[in-house]
Amino acid sequence: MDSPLIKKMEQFTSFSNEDRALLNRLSSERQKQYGAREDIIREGEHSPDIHIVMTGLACRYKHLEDGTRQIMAFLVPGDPCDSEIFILNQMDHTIGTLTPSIIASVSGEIMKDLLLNRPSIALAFWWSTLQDEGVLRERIIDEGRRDAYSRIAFLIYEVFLRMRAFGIIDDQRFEFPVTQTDLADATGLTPVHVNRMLGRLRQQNLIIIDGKTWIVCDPAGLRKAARFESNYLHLDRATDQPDSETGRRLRGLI
Amino acid sequence: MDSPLIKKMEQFTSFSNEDRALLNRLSSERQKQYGAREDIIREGEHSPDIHIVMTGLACRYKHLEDGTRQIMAFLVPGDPCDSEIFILNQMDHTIGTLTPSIIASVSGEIMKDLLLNRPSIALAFWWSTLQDEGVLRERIIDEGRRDAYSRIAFLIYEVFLRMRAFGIIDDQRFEFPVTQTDLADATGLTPVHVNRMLGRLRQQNLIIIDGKTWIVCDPAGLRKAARFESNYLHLDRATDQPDSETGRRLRGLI
DNA sequence: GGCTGATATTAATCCAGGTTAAAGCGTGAA
DNA sequence: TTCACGCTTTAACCTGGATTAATATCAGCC
Repeated sequence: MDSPLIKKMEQFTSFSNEDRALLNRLSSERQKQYGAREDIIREGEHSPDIHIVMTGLACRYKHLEDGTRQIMAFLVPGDPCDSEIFILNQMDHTIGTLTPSIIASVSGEIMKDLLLNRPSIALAFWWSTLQDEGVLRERIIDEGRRDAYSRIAFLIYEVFLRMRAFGIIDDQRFEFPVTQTDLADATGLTPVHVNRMLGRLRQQNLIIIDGKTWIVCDPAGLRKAARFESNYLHLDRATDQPDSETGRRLRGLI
Repeated sequence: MDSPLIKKMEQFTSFSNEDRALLNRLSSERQKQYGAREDIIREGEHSPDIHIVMTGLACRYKHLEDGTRQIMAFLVPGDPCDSEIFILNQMDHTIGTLTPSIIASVSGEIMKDLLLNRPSIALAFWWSTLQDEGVLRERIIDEGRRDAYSRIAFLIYEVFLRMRAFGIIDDQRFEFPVTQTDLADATGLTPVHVNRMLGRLRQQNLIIIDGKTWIVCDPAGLRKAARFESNYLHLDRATDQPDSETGRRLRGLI
């Protein structure tokens, strides 16, 4: 069974058996179970290891002086949390779990060595980093130009899509155990207004929220509400290949 | 005379003479003069080359369906515009100049080769990419949690700092020939409101705008208005070294 | 069962920033 | 010198989302 890391990276590339075995071994050697809402690495800290989400849901966030919190990205299985740490001296934000999660640790020294000496692994991490950048840029547009309604719709659609791309889900139903306060922290809105917008999305029959289970009943409608355009995810290599797994999973969604 | 690219990268690392000569040669071989407000590479396009700003001022932006524009980052001399292009198939945003600029082209194939085979160059580009990511994350916080006044102050302070770090300027005066509409596109505000906020910053004697020349008369005050924290720029390696050029230039500012 | 604390919902009020429009100002072309 | 065009400034008014607060719902626990 391949590690989530490999499943993620293979959206973009394909590894030799040797690389695959290496990455599988590295990401399974040291794993740790975290509870919900625990920090994995904090702003200002350095770590000799990099961390990768294996199961669960985590996020990048920052606490501001005024007590508010900004969630900058959600991390799903396969996502590296802090591949910057082997280069930069310290984290400029915190990584924390939202739900109980299993997180793998890989030595930064080993990572660095792989990135400098294993071209196909280096390329995969470059792609992942550049995709992250694309997601960040899209979020800037999101906050700068979309209204609250589209913003919430966008966030839900993006998480839905990434879970589909990764193969965590195969239909329209997924576990997304976040509070409305979390969504507010991620969108820059207030919890009260998030609630109003979720109400509207439900009223339009775009989504159903049943506790921690979310259902996107009308993906096309949600996508429209979100004003979603997909090229920033750079999944084209995956979806262009007619026989690709990821392509099949995302058919009609991007 | 070192290429701006090297000056930028040496904020983080130091190159061997051989690497330095190589980068100098590559970035001087093919240069092109652009006028103000010309596109260098557009969303959706692919290019065999990557581009680097040598002089002038450029930005990353995206035009949205509704006719608005979002500027996602300003690019100053030394900044690579599109190091993603040698990995990703197409740009997910446009790069364009704001002022007349000289842009260098470097073959993507050569870049790729350097990144996979020259560790110190690869590390420098990793650092640059990760710094860009930090800047993007900071902008998300900016838009999510700062009010219009801080946002404008922040933008000005960041550009000021990057120009100082790079050595384009040595005092408080810099050329920043953008219109208030550009600033609105960069902050997600309206031009009218940008104007109001600039008025306030002037009233507080934090800045003076004299045509295309901007003067930060009170860096500490502007920094405070911006609620600026600097760790996301990851200039610590540069500023920690007591004899560093960059350190000297940024003394008291970060 | 009833108690407690966290979350979701709803409503009433307020304000930062948007919208629209009109008036200044500067520069360069004719 | 005048005109035209693009940018800046100011003012009047409006609205999306914030704020505050009260109420409802639910899960875990005694």
